[in-house]
Amino acid sequence: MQKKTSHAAGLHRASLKKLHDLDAALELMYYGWRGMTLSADEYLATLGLSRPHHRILYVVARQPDISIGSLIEILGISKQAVNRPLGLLLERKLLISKRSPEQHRSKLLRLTEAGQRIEQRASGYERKVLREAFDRVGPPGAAAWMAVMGAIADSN
Amino acid sequence: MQKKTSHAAGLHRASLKKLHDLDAALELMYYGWRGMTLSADEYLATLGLSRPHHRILYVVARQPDISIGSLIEILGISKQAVNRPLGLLLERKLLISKRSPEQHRSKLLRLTEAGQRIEQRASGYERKVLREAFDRVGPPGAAAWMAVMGAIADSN
DNA sequence: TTTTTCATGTCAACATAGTTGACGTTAGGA
DNA sequence: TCCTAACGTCAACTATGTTGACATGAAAAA
Repeated sequence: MQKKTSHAAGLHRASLKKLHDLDAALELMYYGWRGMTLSADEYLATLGLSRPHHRILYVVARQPDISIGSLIEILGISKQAVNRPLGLLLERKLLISKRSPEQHRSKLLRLTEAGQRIEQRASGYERKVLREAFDRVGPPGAAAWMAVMGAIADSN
Repeated sequence: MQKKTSHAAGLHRASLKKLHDLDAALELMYYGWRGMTLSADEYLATLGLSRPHHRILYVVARQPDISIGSLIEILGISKQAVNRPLGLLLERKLLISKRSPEQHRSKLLRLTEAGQRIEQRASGYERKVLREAFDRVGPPGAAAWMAVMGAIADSN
């Protein structure tokens, strides 16, 4: 049996020599992303679900009766990549797809109550992390964070 | 041929109904991460490399003569997962491993000049995105961003 | 009306990044 | 010396994504 290096050893944030003044910020982005998603991912894993499933649930929760095509556009992955996680969610009845009789061309997705519960809880873990961090710096800090992230997000 | 939905359709940030006040922040984290890594990933792809290769190069650049074991601990993935990308980097001579004659138990990793160039450039794309965002909000905003990200990163 | 076009969704094959398990080798402590 | 544990490698598997091929239904053009 392997003892110490077998499992994902805990993040180990810090301790790297900084070659540039922005290295610290760069690493913060990495560990921040991990920090936000960690507890949600652990919860999802207990249900046999993971990040892609959550992303689908998140979007459908906020846009009921969305078509698969629009879902794909928002997620930014190929329709084939959506297919398997989507299939699992349908099979587990966390969401349902109906075709409206007259718009037979696309399927409309909607969360079931079970799906809503899971989405709520998983996203709740992520929001909790954000809320605590925001509380620690106060509203001006939170606003600054949003401004920086907006600038980064729009940089492409 | 597929027309519109075949490739990763561009992010589409926004436009989702917000169910909670922190939903916007949550989405910003997602798109921020994408925004920061996008151009670096595109550059790496032209070389047949990707994110895991870059992470290895990044760490080794900042800790020359690191052992594989320590590398694993910092990256937070299993040693087996490191094995393949590491092998490619060695094969391409972007880094070299030497065993010191007396410490025969572990290999020491170090970047070659070619490896340094690629690491510089890839990380440079990421820093550029951060720098531009920081410039837009000024030093206090940047400091606030760092504070929030630090709190998030340490939340586990 | 018939034909063509195209968005839509599904299936199959493949690539990549991660996991666990098994194992050989080396170093160091009892 | 011998036993244990760290180190690293190889093989097999899972999951998330990719492209390609294709069936189907709606709508537009002929």
